Amino acid sequence: MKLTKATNYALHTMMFLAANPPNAHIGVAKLAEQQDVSTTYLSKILTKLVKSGMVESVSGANGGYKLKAGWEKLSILDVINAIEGLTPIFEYCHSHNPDCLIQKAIESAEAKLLHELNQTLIVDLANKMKKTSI
Amino acid sequence: MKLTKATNYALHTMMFLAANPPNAHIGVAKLAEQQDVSTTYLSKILTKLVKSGMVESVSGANGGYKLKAGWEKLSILDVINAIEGLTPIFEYCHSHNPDCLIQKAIESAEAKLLHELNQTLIVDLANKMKKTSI
DNA sequence: CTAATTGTAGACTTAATGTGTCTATAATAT
DNA sequence: ATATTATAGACACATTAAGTCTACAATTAG
Repeated sequence: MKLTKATNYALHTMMFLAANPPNAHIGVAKLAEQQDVSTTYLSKILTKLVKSGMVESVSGANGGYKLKAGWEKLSILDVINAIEGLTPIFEYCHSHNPDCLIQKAIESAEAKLLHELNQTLIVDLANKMKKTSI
Repeated sequence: MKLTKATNYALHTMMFLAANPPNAHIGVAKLAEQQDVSTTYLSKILTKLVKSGMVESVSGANGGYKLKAGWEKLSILDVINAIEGLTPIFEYCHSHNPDCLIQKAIESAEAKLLHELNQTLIVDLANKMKKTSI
């Protein structure tokens, strides 16, 4: 697990899409403006979300992005993995000694982290946000 | 929390020192050889361990490093923090919105990770390793 | 059909940082 | 004194995140 600014943009983008009326498309220009990031950079991130099957895109006038059916099951971890890929936080022992106890201890702790992030659903956060702000 | 190769070297160094007879000093040359890393680079890491109060150093012939009294209470997290400092894995919202729910969810998950790493003591791993290898 | 709108793709640049080297200096034992 | 060992800091290299730019494909409006 790894976290970069790109994932931050991705997570907030998912929130904005979840807050939008379903079946309404929203363009990258608006999404970028809300997050104070360039449209070109956010485009690359959105394309990853599309390719991972979480978001749908439509070209042309009045096109844009919307969440794909079934998105209510998506967790924070799903979004992170879509952007960053599956990268362990600690991977320096594998070549030297695959049974390294340090490695195992850290992997076990990381598993707890992943479990937590996988239980936090986008839809739950989005619902909470409706009562406050993003 | 962040993890780099430097922390990997630090953790393994702590293990080697723990495996050594107490009150015996071991030089950076030997520690570096065991981990296949340069002495100069490992020196910098050892200096951080000394400054954080986990390790003692003695200059001169037959000098070297040994664990400082009380080391049995040290956890994996203590070593990580000594090398990396206290760095949250996610810190992109603070300026924009300190109440960001995404931020809070990730911080909460990270807390679980830190708790686990703080409960894993160096001495426990070292004892286990005596029965296997490092 | 044409033109405007919107997403996709990829090369490229820049900035930050982890990793490591090199040299000089300080401290200690023989 | 001299050899040994740790400390300090400047320096260089490699990787990668972050962001820009340009060209192209897809779709809608008129």
